[in-house]
Amino acid sequence: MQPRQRPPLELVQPDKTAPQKGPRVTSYDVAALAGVSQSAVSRCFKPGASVSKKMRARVMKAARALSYQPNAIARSLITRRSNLAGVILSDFTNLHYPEVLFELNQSFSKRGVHIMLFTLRRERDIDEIIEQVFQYRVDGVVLAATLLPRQIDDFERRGIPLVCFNRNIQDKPVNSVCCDQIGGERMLVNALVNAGHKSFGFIAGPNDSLVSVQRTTGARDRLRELGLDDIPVAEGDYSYESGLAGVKKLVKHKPDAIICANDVMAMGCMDALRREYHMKIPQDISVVGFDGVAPALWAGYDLTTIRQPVKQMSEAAVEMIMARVDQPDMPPEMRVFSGLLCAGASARTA
Amino acid sequence: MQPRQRPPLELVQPDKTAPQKGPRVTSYDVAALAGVSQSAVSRCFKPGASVSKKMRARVMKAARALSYQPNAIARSLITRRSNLAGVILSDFTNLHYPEVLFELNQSFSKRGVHIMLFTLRRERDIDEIIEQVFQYRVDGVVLAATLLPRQIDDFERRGIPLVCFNRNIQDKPVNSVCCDQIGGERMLVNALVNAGHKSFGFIAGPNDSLVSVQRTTGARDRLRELGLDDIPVAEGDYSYESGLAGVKKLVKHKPDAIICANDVMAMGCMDALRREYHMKIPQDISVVGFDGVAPALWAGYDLTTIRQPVKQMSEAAVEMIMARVDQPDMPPEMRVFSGLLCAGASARTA
DNA sequence: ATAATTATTGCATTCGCAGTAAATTATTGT
DNA sequence: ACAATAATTTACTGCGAATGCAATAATTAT
Repeated sequence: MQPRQRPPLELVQPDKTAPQKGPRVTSYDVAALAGVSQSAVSRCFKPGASVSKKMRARVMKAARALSYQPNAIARSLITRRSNLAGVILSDFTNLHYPEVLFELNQSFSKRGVHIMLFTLRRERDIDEIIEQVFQYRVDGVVLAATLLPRQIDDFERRGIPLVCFNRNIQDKPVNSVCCDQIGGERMLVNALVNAGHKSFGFIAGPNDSLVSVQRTTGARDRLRELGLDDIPVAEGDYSYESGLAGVKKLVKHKPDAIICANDVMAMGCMDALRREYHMKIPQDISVVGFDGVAPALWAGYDLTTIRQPVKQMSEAAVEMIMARVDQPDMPPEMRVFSGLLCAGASARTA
Repeated sequence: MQPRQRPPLELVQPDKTAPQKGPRVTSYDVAALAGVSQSAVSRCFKPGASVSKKMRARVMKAARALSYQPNAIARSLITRRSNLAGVILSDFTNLHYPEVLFELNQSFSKRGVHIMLFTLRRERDIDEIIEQVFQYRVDGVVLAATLLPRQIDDFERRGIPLVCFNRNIQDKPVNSVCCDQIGGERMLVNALVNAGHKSFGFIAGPNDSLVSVQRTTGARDRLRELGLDDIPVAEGDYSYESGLAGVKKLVKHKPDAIICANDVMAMGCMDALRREYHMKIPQDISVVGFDGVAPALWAGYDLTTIRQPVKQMSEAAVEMIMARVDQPDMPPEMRVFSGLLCAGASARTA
């Protein structure tokens, strides 16, 4: 019996380059094929570079022949621009955020910037997420989640433009794009009071959500000005279910109008009122929300709400980031957009 | 008169590093502070590397002092793994896709992979988008948009794992994760017919959408088997509005059940039936959808539909990609998940 | 204690492209 | 036609981290 014989090494590992995922075409390959230097290839892919027509044609032909695509990663390393923007979202179940994400993506991609998406499972994961964002050397970050002053400092220290979406930090200048929550709520309250509503109830968001606090106090303050006090509040979490639950807590106060901190809860609220309490909306009770998400505007709910100008807000956020990429010393800025009152059939309004 | 004198170079350009956005901390800086080599720093950040406890402690301390974060871009360049996955979506207004995106993100991030989001404004932008995806050297791509065989070849040639989400290409093997559209529709039809429905109507998606074709023919074939023929079809585009419009075209046929190719159209359909035709659902007419998006399951619609197991499908897609990153020669695979029949109050079912 | 191992660490190189200065070529003026 | 100038092109370096290999230190065996 022969001793175990190892086959020739070449057969043991036929491919030495383990991660051989297709031929890796680089600018050198293109240069070789076109018979020019690598830098020429590089310049052909840089818009506005000084390249003769002949050269460009030759290079592009070679590039096409090899299906060459410049490596954005390598480019980022040297240019120090990743053309990547981080978008950090916490609450994906709130239908509002997909809309924001979509619009942000539109605005960024117009400028050749791509989105890296980060979602927070729990709010306290934010530190970990921020680390990851930094590791990818994104050019900027749009954040729709609560942030601590310390974290803002991190962004500043690293010189990464940050724009908060509908959030603010107290006592800390930071770029932000917001919808005028208070103004919006005042519009809603005015419309409701003018139509004769007398007894109100709130379904708020979480107490640690600044947006919710602003919306709730915005409405409360206006009601107070109009002589209405001590409005009962049910705390929710922006979800449909918490809208349902909120109604349970509020019905005993016999409100004739319920103001919800967002549309999704308002829809839950409407469904509970109709199904469980057999109330007619808006005859027996009015419901208003905030955001203007698509399903809320459909005939089924036809919610009276404040529609956030998501498109403009997203565009503004992107503008602010890009401006600060080019000009890192721009001071923090806050841009507040007014929402649009959408009077639907969910509330009697004047 | 003296000749023009250039001031010392140092004063002309006080900061040589023009895009000075914060101090750029590299592994060399950390190495210097810790008094070790750069490679040591690198190894400290690589899990499972051979580093002594002492060394790790020293390096980590220095890293913390400088708030050093390894540069994922540089790492990607040399490791040839970007830990980036491309997700290409075409139809963001369909509420189903944000759910998919969210779940994909969950699954990817569990594996340390981040999502780059690409959305198609028009379906024909896909070529351009694919180029961009390639430029970033993503490790894999999940695609929920129609694709041509040629484009599949591109992925193959470059060795980039691709998984199609709810799409297939005829005559071309490709990785895909699908919900069993046909099986789902058959379940719906069976339930409707068993409950005594006799006259049907379809609101389909676009004719060039394979998903729509599968769903519509799935339902149609089953109806035929049960002796029901010539079902009127209204072509829609998956939007709420097209659900509304579809009803207009179908009412003249007096259907007692409308089968919609997705939930969003089904909700439009329900709203049109109720508001414009004052029909009672499900007493006068039944409506069923497909997808199982959140608002469709709320009490307001309580739609009878097939819920796609989005979580499992996303997890499967991610698994398939990661498997092929490690093992590029894995053959294409198709994974088909059954949907879950959710019997709501929008349809009389047996 | 000394050789033989084994565990750590450092050196040098590489990833793919962009920018810089120097070299080359094309264009223009006279 | 020839210098002067402008337009291209090239060679070379470096972005920041990972890694094979050699050097060294720490352990273990003998």
